[in-house]
Amino acid sequence: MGPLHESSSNHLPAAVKDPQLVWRRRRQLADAAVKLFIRNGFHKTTIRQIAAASGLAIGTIYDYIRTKEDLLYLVCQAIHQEMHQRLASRITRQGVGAKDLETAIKIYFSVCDQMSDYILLIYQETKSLPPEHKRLVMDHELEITQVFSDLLSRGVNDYSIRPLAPHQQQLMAHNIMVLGHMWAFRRWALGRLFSLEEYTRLQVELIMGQLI
Amino acid sequence: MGPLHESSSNHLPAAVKDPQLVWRRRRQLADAAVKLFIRNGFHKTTIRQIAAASGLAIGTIYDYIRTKEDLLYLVCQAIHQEMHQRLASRITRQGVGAKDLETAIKIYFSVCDQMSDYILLIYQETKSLPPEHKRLVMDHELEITQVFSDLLSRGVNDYSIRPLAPHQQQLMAHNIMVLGHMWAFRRWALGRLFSLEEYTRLQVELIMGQLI
DNA sequence: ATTATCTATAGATCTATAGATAATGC
DNA sequence: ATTATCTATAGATCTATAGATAATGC
Repeated sequence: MGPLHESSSNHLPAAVKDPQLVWRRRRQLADAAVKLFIRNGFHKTTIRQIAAASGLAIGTIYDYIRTKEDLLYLVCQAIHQEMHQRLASRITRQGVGAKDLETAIKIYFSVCDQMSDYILLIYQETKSLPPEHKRLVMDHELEITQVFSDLLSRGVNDYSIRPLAPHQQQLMAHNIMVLGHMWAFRRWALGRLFSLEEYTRLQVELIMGQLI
Repeated sequence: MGPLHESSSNHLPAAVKDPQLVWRRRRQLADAAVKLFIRNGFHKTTIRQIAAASGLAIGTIYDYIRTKEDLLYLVCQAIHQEMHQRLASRITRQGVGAKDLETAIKIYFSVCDQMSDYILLIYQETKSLPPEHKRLVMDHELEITQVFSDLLSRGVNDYSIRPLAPHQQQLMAHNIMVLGHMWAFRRWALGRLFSLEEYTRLQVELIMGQLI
């Protein structure tokens, strides 16, 4: 087909015109690719395998992406989006700040548990993205971190959380993020010591202890 | 040359007999490989590049390893060894438990700072090791974690740290490990907020607050 | 005519090995 | 004779593209 045009979504050019079709095919590709990337890693996964798993021909794939790295970016994007959505859709912002934060952490840890393979993939393969796309993935990571930062603000404002300097607040938000990821990337050790419930209870206890 | 014999060190067979030579050449290979792996990633680094950087011919390399993955294992081993040694050689076990732990954490964070490229490499490429070697890398990770677990024990025994259930103690040790790594793998965000010194001060404050 | 899809393959690698060569010690 | 090292390459891939084919709408 013709050259790729800087038209459409996902920060990626496509040769196909119909935006809805682009969207559908890219989801189809990402769904097939993510499974293969998780099982075999990005570099050991071939375009042929992705073609077979997605049901699209090799040539067709290259009407929707320019390079294999573009496909990795689609996958990272989909993971962060799913992660963000599962978190945002389940947290509450009604009650006492400290309590809402505690609930949010519990929900977040359970999402990390369910999505641990995906989290691992992000940790392992983000480095293979071209710089601009790596940057966009980091931006999305910060957006999720901001969810916790906002909850901390609310708690400080309604006095259910002790006063925090802006730096302290940001650090706490990052710590919460990483303690969730930790359950994913250190499961080989933590899984022998704790169930998800025990892990969550202990970590929430430690975190809330720092905030009250 | 002939086949490889299950003789020597590093859990890896070599075709060369002289154990001292094996040791020297493998160090030479690991030193060359680690730089390339950090810069270009494991999969994008070729044996040819490692040959050029190490000064050994391609054929010679294969008298010291069986596969490229063996080389990755040598690199991971060297990193953990360096890490463990830098930590163990600088911590003290003389004074009050809580104070020794605090000092150890500060030393550990500074080692994480100096070795962040190496820590990142372990996070990103351990997955490419064959299962037995992956297991050995995890074992070494646990050995370092044990350093903190031991320091916690000492502090609990001399009453400078509050009583901790065994599970709590192990979790704290893992948390300390991960908060150090976090400075490496989240530097892109944390480095904009904190210097290493500020980061260390705030995290030590939070951790010690949980222990007293 | 235009859009989307497919088949076939060019062109570029890359790992690991075979077998020759050089160096060392009996 | 044995040990260590080197050169040259077999054999196996893999990504991305060129150009043909099928489907859709004027």
